[in-house]
Amino acid sequence: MRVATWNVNSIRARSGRVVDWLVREDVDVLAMQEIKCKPEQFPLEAFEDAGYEVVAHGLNQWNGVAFASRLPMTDVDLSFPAQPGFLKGAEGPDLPLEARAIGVTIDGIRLWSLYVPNGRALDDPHYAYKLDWLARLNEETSSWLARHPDAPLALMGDWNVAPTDADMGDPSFVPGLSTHISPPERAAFAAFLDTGLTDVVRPIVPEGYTFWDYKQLRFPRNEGMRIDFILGSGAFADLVTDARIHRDERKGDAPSDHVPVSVDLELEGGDDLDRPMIF
DNA sequence: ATGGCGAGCGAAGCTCGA
Repeated sequence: MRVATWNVNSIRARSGRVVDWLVREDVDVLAMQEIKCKPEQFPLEAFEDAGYEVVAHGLNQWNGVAFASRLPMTDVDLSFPAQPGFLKGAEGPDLPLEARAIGVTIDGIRLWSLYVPNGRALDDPHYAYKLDWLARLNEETSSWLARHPDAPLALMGDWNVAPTDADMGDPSFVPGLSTHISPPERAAFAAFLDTGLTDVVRPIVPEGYTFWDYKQLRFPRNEGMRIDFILGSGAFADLVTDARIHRDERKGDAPSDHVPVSVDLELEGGDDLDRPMIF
């Protein structure tokens, strides 16, 4: 089974490219971020004509997450427990949740498509929101894994954190002044590793960015950032046989500023749509 | 000094992203 994550930067502006890529790369499951639309605005037909079911969570033109899958999806969640909300100018609990998380179960594997808040600036309320969001997500993940210690689980998406210096190639991000590289953000990301998740792509693809800003020739100069990750539980990591960062998807007409990241899973027993029977 | 790009909304110029 091939599973991928992609911040598509508006699915309505990108449905052709995304579906073409799914078919061409024989992807079974795609976690999307920044669909930038409500479910009723999602270009369903293009996906269904290609053989994919879609579940989408979007409230307005901002954020929005979704899954497209060739396999049945169950247990759809549109937020994680204790997910923080945000409202401009407001503080405290019970703020409205943004459309930044969707969870599904596919073939016994628990998958999340996550769009971590950007943070904007170190002194912006969005920065505290980002750190809180990551801390709450990690608490929930830890709790879930305690209840399901042997379950395959993956947190996939746009984390808006460059965990190491090698993941930051954009010279406009300055240590001490910029988000994505601040010690608290990196600590919040590293905490997921302490919880028992691992970056299942990095061992297979040790180098490469997943995002390049549209501005200032960032892609031709390869001044990008690695901020899109697939973090898997032990049981998930054991299934991974390959991984890729699809850098070419930043090329050509009307690309997203992010590229897809995919992993291949070897499932026990009943896989597989595409593996030849060998006797 | 400072934007460049691209999207949504809505019909100009904001807001947002990273």
